[in-house]
Amino acid sequence: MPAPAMEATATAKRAEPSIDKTLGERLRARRKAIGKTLKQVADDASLTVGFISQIERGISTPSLASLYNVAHALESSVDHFLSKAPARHHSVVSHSGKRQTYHVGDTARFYEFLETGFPGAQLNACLSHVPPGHVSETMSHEGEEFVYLVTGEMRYSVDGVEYLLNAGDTLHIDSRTPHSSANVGAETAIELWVGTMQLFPQ
Amino acid sequence: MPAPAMEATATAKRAEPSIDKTLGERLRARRKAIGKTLKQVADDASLTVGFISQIERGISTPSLASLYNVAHALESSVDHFLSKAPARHHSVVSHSGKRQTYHVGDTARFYEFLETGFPGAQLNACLSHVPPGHVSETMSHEGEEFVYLVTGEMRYSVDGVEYLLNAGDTLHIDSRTPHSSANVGAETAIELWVGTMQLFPQ
DNA sequence: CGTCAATTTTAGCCAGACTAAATTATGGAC
DNA sequence: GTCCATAATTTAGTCTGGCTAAAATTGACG
Repeated sequence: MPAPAMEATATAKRAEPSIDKTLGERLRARRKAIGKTLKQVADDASLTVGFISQIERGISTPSLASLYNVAHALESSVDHFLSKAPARHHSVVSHSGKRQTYHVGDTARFYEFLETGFPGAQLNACLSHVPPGHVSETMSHEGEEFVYLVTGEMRYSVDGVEYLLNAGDTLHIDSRTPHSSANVGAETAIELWVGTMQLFPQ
Repeated sequence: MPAPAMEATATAKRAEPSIDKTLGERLRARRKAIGKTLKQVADDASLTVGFISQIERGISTPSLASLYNVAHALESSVDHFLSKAPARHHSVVSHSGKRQTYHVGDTARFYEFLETGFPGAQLNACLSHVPPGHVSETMSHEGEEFVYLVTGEMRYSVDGVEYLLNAGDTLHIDSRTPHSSANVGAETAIELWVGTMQLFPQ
């Protein structure tokens, strides 16, 4: 079937421009951040000045091997340049009591929103206040998450397995596994959530 | 100078085998995890069965564009397959009071070690107990970190800027910026640390 | 055994990964 | 302003590896 193959090529080509442009911009930003010239990076990566220049301007795409070398020359790692980049308000420090709160769905459960500390951050965090008896829906999505139970008593169901957590306990899961939570205590529970996927898409 | 260029090519070639082998293994593992055949992934990625097979076995290397398509066909993302993969003991839940503790350097400061919840996790966490007056060295390294101050009062210096945190406050920084911390309170402080780089290399 | 689907192997094309060299742009000294 | 050195971009071209189509092999099942 030559027709699908032709279409495949077209698809692959279409994906390239935006990938290259973003990748190139990030590589240049990083190079400038560490104060290296094109020549220095090229020498360290064992590639030519011209090629690095073209990569940065999205004109050429490096192979994976070359990208590894460039990332290393930039004192970084490949995944750092290929991750999704949220761009929004940032605050290094977030003080208790002075945070924006959000109600999503249930009015009794609310979240303290913790802004990311710097552009390009991969971690996102929030403090979740869960009233007694509250049960969440079962979720499954990309990323991973870490939960520290600040106060209260919660039960977490992960891929059918149940875990009971008390204050000071932690939970760390691959978010792709179906998971849900329930406040099984008598008081409002507070959980600190830190994860790798974006919160509040707005 | 043709001699350096020749050497450059040799370097680039040497980097390939190990990259491809690891990448291919991860791609195959993911494909099996979601129960897709080579053909299904190939169709979804608009590539051929033979090529996917060769990628998985480290015989061929995809271009970035093709890798994006494959990752998407695997319902995942590129950086997920290119990140550093620690492999060790795992525990979804970590209970307070039943954790291994570590003393690194200072004997008065110790850490509660929180195991990662699953293989391939990118997040690492620990609880740090910092005695009054304790001052850390200034550090700078790859990754990013999120700190939640559980108890006490700490001052954090980040790239020359100082931040005072009380219980319940948070800090989120790019670990490459020079940073240090000091317990400026009268009691032992406990900080929860969640980061993207590996702890305790052992 | 035969059948069929899944995977691997083989042989080959050609475009893009990357080069060397020329040209242009930039910044600093005078 | 000119001059010079360095940094960056452009150009023209090579060649190899990204990727294909098709054949062969493997594995599962009745």
